[in-house]
Amino acid sequence: MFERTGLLMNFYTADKALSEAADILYSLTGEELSSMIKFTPGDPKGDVVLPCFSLAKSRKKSPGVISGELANKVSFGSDSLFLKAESVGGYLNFFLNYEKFAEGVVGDFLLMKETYGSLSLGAGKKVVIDYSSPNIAKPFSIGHLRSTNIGASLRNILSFAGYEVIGDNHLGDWGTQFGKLIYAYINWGDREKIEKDPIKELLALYVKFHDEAGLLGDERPEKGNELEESARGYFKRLEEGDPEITALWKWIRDISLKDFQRVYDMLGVSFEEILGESFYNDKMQEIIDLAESCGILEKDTDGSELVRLDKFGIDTPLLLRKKDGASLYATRDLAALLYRERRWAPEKILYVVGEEQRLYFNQLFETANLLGFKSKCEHVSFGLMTLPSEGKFSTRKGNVIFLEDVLKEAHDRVKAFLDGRDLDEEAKNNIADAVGIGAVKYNDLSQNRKKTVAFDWNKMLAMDGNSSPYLQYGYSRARAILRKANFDFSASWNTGVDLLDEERNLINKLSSFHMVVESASAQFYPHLLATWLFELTQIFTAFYTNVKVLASEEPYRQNRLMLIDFYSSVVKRGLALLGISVLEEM
RNA sequence: GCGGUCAUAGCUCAGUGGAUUAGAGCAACUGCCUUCUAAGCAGUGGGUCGGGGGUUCGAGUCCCUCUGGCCGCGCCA
Repeated sequence: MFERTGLLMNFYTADKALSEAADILYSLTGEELSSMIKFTPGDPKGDVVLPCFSLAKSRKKSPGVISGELANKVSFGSDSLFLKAESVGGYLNFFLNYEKFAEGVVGDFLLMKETYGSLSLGAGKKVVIDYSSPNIAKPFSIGHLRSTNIGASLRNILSFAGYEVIGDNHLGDWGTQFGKLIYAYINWGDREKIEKDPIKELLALYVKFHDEAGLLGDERPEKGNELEESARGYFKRLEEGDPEITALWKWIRDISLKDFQRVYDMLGVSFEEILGESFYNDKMQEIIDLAESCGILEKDTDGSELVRLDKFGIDTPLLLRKKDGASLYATRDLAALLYRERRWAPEKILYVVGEEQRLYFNQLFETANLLGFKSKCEHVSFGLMTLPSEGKFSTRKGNVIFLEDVLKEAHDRVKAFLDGRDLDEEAKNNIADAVGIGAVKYNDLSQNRKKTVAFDWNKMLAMDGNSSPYLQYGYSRARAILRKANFDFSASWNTGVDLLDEERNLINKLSSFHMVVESASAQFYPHLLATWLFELTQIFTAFYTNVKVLASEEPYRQNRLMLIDFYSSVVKRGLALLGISVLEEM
């Protein structure tokens, strides 16, 4: 399973004494054993444990008897990874032979260096990740942070796990919203003002439209609102290629895109492709035709066309064409799916989109099935970010927090923190960027994506405790030692040297890097990695505090420096997977 | 109304296929900078894991139910 890294796992499967005993007594293979065994660092009863409870049922013996029998049968030689095994109430506890273990884990790092922890899990498999996907002409708000962050991080993690990843920014640059905007621009717009501050002016127009149309209240007005009708009319004209409307659309798209790029640059987020919805305008008829030929397209009495999904337990049909013939979100998504299949034939397509669109994606995926698409699609959902006072953000109402403003605020707060430090301006700005933006990202990525998040300045910009600065600080401290020691990065590990608890803990944790990469990439949960990195750094910091490395004697000194190099390399890589950069000094 | 999702310490959250004594961070309190960066470390207090049933030798974790929050439910994306 872990081909090159994960030596620890290999040791488990390869440990002869244990697998022989398990084979003789219970016909268990090494692989089965290695999947049952668990790491319990810090537990005085053992370093590794094999719970025998699941065996109890199939083997019809009590867990205690099984662990006892195994403990009696197994005897470890001097070359084994384990020293001894003890049976405690259904658990078989193992004590590691740390000399061997450390040699193996560090040896693995020396072999792999900066690729330590990478997997070949996804070798030969392609994954398309659809993330960020902001709407053109609307501000890049704090609400887009989650999709952008989570998606970008999954792109890195999956790539590290061996997948070929295509990050695709599916820009919302098509649809009725443009009809609204064009209506607003024609009636109330001022080109010069827009060129000066595009996003804010366009937002003002967008809000004015909804205000004039009476759409700002919680109650939706009765159907057939005049303004909305004319907005749909403008979109229809856009879709039909009306040159005047198209020129207007293109202008709005270009100036917005430039604005977005600024934010992406600040975030350090990039994509393999930026194919907006408009890209699929000439590819939608094929979807309609396909749906028709599959016999699933139904014409409603008012002329709209839809797919019914009742038999899948979804009583809301999926609309593919409006009554005026214009396309919808779903039409374009299906066209995008077809395009992606043809171009990349991906194993999987991930849609990093808010939880509130669950129903929609269920509809979309069922329809895609009916149309015969092969890719496995998955909605990687996340909870909404809300405002503590007003609840949901609403672009229509104009109560948005610009992501750019949050990032600037983050920068400024760090800068203020650095006040009085003996650093030049450039150094301060570098630190403020890495730490400020890192804090914002980490705050988002360190919790389970499914939870809703209430926007909170202080929490988002936290600088201590479980936060990005804490991790970056750990890295900087580690690097400071290596610098002062003039550490030879090609040095080798001294075997036969006894280890302190602090060193063992660090080795324990570092040995499990690939495991967290695996679970984060399998479940699309960046927070597993974030949490692990925090725990790793806590362990490193304890080591840092208690063990004076520069002052220690050889051969301890060289081994300790090597562990520091190991730690800093892993934390640097781990943070990079979260899209967070490190600093040599802070 | 129907469907989805969440509920763990005062606050914000971890808790990976059930398994040895439920963990962090923040906040509060007590200590620690002449020794590799105090954005740090050590310690103290703080939890009937929303309520109630069930499955199991064993449930924060699985099932049912109730309560509460958030989200969604055809021409928006």
